[in-house]
Amino acid sequence: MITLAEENYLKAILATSLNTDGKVSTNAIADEIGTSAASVSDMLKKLQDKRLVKYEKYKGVILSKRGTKKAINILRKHRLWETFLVNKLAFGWEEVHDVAEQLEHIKSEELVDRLEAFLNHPQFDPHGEPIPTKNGEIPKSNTIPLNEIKTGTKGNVMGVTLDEKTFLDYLTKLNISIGTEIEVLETISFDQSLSIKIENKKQHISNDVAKHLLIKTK
Amino acid sequence: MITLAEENYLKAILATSLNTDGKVSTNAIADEIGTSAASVSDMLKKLQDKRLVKYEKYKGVILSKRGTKKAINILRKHRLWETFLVNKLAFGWEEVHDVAEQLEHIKSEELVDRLEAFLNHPQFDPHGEPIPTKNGEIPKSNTIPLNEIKTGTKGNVMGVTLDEKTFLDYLTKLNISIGTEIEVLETISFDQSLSIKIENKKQHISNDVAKHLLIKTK
DNA sequence: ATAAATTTTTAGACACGCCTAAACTTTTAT
DNA sequence: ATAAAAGTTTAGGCGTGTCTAAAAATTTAT
Repeated sequence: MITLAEENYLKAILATSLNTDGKVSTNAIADEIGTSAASVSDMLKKLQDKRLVKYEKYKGVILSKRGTKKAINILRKHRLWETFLVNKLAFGWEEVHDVAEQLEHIKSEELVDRLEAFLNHPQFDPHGEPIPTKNGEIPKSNTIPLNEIKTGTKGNVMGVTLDEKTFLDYLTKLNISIGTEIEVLETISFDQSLSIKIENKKQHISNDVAKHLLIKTK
Repeated sequence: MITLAEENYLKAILATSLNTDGKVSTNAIADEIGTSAASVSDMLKKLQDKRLVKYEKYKGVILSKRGTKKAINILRKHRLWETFLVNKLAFGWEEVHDVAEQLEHIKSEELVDRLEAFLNHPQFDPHGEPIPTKNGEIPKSNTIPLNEIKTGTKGNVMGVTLDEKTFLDYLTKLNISIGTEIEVLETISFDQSLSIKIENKKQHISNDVAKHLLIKTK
């Protein structure tokens, strides 16, 4: 049996490895989870014993095949629940993260299957992030981060890659949501910040914001 | 903060006290939860410290006002989730208990409120049991257990008071579900078992089964 | 190449929730 | 009324997951 804490570690390792690619460091996991490096070390040994990760002391960790499968399944549940909360219970996209974080640990394959059907097999969650399928495939979406598109081009926001209330609240303030059309007017070479146009209004955002916005150009 | 184990104890104390009325014994709780009497003793001390129960060594325990409120709220969540699972996800009434037992511990008042609205403020769950309101009132239903109605009278099953798969499966086999009309033909004084008629078919059930069937007579 | 800084692991401790075995209360029976 | 039975609590221990402080390994800088 896999415990709640273990599930959270697997999820954190997956999330971190998606950002960095390759082996994940103890500190990176500690940051992601909000715990001490010592606790992470302890847990990595346990996950190793259960063959959920491949771990070498001082060398970092990666998910095993089994671990990846488990982690992706948790992600799948998280995103299905977020979709339920927004589409069926009318929560705002900035409100659902914490509750989904609890719901993702409910154990019942039947439940997840039925929930998915009830939601009409969505491919993307309310933040535009792909919902892994039952067999662990992650839908691709042909999008690129806003900070990587050419100056002068237009595109639509298809998703965000950060699920944090402060970030999503800021987007709302900027009038950005899924579907919003954005044109990149200028990139400031000093700090890579961007001048953009939304509904004929010029605005200015940092590179840090831009890199979490997924754009589909026309 | 109240832990998951504590919530389960409160629920168990409430359930036990509804059956027996008055103080609840350590063993009764141990049976309900499926743990040892020693563990119950430990936990009762902790619940006492948190003012969730009134407990005297060797004398039994009752829920405090705060404890009652918490326990009823868990029951409310359990029954709302069961309603969701049956009405929205098309689970059978005998399949939902275990999953609801997990879902009842999700912490979010907002979620419960919205779920209730989404389900159209149901008063009874799929087993006919009353769903406590937000302020802790438990709807009454004007029903009596089948083993207490007079021989020769007819009535309809409005609910069951036992949420166990084996019991519910047996009812299905007997062709009993919510709404079913039952006539009591005879009560055997030896063992209090009952001859009943359902859809013109004579059947025989034990008193133990009859007492868990809530009937509304015409 | 070696010292300093950073990262990671180990050691020891603690709260939680559970267990068994033994001791203690209360209830029941003679 | 007292002994036996039943019920309950205490004592001591265990696994999980966390922490801080100290030790060890690795990386970075001079």
